[in-house]
Amino acid sequence: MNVQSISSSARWQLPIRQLPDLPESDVHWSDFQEVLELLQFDGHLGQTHHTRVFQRRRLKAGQIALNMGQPFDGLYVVRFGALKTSMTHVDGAEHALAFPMKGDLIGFDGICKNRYLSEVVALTDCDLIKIPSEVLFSPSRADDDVERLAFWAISREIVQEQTTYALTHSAKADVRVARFLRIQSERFVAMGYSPNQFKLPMTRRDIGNHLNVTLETISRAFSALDKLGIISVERREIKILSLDGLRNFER
Amino acid sequence: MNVQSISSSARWQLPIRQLPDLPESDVHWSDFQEVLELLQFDGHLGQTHHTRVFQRRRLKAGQIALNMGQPFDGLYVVRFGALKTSMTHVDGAEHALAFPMKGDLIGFDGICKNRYLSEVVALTDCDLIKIPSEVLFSPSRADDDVERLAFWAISREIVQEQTTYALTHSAKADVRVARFLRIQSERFVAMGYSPNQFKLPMTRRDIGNHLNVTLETISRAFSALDKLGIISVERREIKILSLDGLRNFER
DNA sequence: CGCATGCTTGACTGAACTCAAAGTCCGTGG
DNA sequence: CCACGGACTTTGAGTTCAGTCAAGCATGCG
Repeated sequence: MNVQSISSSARWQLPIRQLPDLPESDVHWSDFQEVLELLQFDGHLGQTHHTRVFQRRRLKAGQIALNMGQPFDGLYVVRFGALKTSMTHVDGAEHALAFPMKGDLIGFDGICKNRYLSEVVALTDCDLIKIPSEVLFSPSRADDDVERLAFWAISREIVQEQTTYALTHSAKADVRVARFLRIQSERFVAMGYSPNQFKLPMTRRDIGNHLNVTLETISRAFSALDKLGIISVERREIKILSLDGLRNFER
Repeated sequence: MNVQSISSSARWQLPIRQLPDLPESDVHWSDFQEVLELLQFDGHLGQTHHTRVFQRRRLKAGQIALNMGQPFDGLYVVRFGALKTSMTHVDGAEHALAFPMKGDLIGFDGICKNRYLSEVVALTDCDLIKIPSEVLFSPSRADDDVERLAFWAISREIVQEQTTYALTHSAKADVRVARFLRIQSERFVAMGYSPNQFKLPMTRRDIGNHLNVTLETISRAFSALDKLGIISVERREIKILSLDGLRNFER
């Protein structure tokens, strides 16, 4: 097996898992409208007025948002921060499925079997909005729009998943890295940030586990793209000097 | 780029695409109960009596079920036969996402953007059951159960997708092939067939595009597993001689 | 200040890709 | 019905790319 793919943060996350919940006074709420905006929903809904509010959940960097196998209790929308969803194999090898950020949906793999099938860990401090399963599967007509929204969001996540799935296919390692950076850039744009400069929230090892290459290969690919003048790398701080160069490199 | 990954059947599929629909007399229907059984739905639904029926669609081997980019018009459940869903990149490289068979759902990547994002082609003669988008998004309360069922089935497909996604990660080529065969075996069991003997509906190239290795590597891995006495390969006819041996080989 | 984690780079090795050739199966048309 | 051709498969030989092992530096936290 691949020793390197063992979760880099497994050791120091353990004590943090037992962190107590925040005190009552720190509980905040988000309304339906904010969820719509976060998800950038562009479809059509039945009702015009929504009174439903959703509880938020704040996480510190390194904290586990959802454990693998834990009973399904709802979907979460990222309000801010970055996370990592991953599956750990029996042999300890980790597979990083995605890196959810603002506006992304979390927990949708838990609906089918009524337990979450992947682990979700906060890479930075995070704020999540919880859409509880009671609301999701409510018999009340008032919650139909919530269900429909979730339906739409899940389909969107599937597409996202397929895109990143394709990312790791049929290409040399440095091409995968170039694609990864391009997609990261596009995601930052979608969140309203700069496409040309951003800070990666994940380690080289995480990226490697995501693209199915080793962390050394990621590092070398970054250095190579830097030498070509396409990007500038300073630890996790990435500047894209030529987006066209990056795109050309992808084939 | 990888010339080998160009769809092997691209040439002779073209004329078949224009096949006319079957005559009216050949149109058949399936009721809600049959769909439930095919999907092996084990959740809870509100209503007890369903009158909704769904039109079937028959395909010949090689025919395209759904084109990439085509407007979304519904979900499909496989009644019998085997298909391949794939995405073709700009450079002509094909990525085989999945091989849907009896009881699997097709077309769920089309909901988000209202057009299908992958191509689906029949590998054998097929029979599909169509759940039209009108029913899926019907404002009628009578169709709530259809929507709920689709919701559940999509979540199941996500899990399936993540499983096969993990399949291609962090393992040597022959281990991937062993995993692939084990999963195929399990799927045949779920469909009520033998776990130890089955005929693969797809080519070596298709498997390669799915596992992200070349067709030669697939062929060599099959030969290696055959030599080890774990399986017996005769073209597409697979006999699993030792399921334990196959499992042990996976690590 | 010290240590753990993360990152970079180099040298070597091995697994998978590429190219090539030959055999097998199957559908089609004569 | 049989012959042909194309697609599919197998196997071999050489090459390349990424993994492995190792060493050293940077960073940030306690």
